[in-house]
Amino acid sequence: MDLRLKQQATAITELTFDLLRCCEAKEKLFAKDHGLKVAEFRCLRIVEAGKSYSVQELASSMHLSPSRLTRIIDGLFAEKLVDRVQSIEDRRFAKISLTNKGQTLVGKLKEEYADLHGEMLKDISVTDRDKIHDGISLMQGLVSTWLVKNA
Amino acid sequence: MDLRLKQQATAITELTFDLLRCCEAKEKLFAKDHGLKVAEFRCLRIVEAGKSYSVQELASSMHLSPSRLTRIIDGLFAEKLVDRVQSIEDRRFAKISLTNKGQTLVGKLKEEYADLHGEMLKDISVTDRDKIHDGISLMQGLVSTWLVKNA
DNA sequence: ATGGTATTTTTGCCTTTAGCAAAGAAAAAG
DNA sequence: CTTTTTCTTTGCTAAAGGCAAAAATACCAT
Repeated sequence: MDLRLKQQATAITELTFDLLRCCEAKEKLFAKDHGLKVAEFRCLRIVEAGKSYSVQELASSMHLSPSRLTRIIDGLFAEKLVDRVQSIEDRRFAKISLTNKGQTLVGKLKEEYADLHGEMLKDISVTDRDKIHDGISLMQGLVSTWLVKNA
Repeated sequence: MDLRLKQQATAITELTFDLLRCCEAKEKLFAKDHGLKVAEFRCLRIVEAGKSYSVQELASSMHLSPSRLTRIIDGLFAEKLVDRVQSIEDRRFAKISLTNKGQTLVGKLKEEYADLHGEMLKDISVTDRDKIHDGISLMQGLVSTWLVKNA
């Protein structure tokens, strides 16, 4: 095995690990500040206004089990942030979508979460921001592909 | 607020979010394959052979509470992967260090976890690997700094 | 010395996160 | 019209994690 690859892999392993810990802490703080459980925030973050989703769709895009999603949706439903209706075409499917209240909240959430990142990024150069974007984008693609093959 | 910054922040927010989900799934798989709980793997991953750590040190570098660390260490201790002795200079402190068995395991763990990343990285160019390295390194620094100020 | 305060870790208790396996409900296949 | 498959939910359990109080020790005053 290529020595250079090994060195790079080791360094990236370490960095990714540290980044992960920090980002989890960041998410936890943000969710708490907005009165949400982390799982709820993560779920709301991926649903777009106007669209509707099956439990499965949400589960797989969050890398969680369907049963876990049922509970998360229970919570959001109880807070009237999402609607849950049976699909008419195939009544096995649930159609999960944002309520008006949910849409308002999600809009605010996305806005403020992006602002939080804007705050972190504001003192570095546009070039460095692009480096972050490109690096993370590449890595995300790799891990995502790896997961599909190995999970 | 700068429009360019806002766009970049939004994109990076999204990418980081996705990367986080994927990396968590990756860690979970890896830990499971090695018969470890995720928390145990995460803890072992940061202790170096020969060094000793207080509960606090481990807690803060893992962004967890000391009480949580006590439990994680309980588990590792039960499996004879770490030693836990009272510090002689200040007997309030615990000194956590790897046993021989622990050192062997951690060595293997680090090696294999780096190999896993090597596997992901092997088909892209050296330049792209450097981009990943630099991007994640920058981001890690930013989030880390942000956390210190805001937590 | 000794009583009070601060620090470090542990313990008890609770919440949150998560999955598995079985049950329910509906569609599709035979 | 039964059997099989698919999607979601429910019951149960485990893992992850924090808070507050307790326990043990160190550090200070006086």
